[in-house]
Amino acid sequence: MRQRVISVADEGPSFTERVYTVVHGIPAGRVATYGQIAEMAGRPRAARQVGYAMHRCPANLPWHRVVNAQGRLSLPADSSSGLAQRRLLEAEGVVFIGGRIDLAIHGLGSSAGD
DNA sequence: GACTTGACTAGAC
DNA sequence: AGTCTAGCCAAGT
Repeated sequence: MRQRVISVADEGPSFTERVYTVVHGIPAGRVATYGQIAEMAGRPRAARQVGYAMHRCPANLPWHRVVNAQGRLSLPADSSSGLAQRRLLEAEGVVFIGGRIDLAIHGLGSSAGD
């Protein structure tokens, strides 16, 4: 019977949990898109779920390094979190051009910025 | 187990 | 460049 004995070890960390690990692995001064993170977490199409995971905003998680594919913050610019995110990114050396981030510079894999 | 929701993305208009 | 639609996936109810 392939009834798969349910065990905690078999369950493993949920996708969201893995997202936290990936996001936490983003070096300062760089940003990653939801799709990028989703892909690193093992679900290339679960970009939405990444945002959902960020919504939880767990402590010690550099959620501010997560931006959308356009290099812009997905949070409302007038929200406290939105302002905080931009402030944190600028504090890490991220440059905002026209209100958006150049993923070609700060995106993962980019040597620039180091 | 089906329905709803959401910090997404890419394509079309 | 801005807006709308469709596809996507996981978590919560």
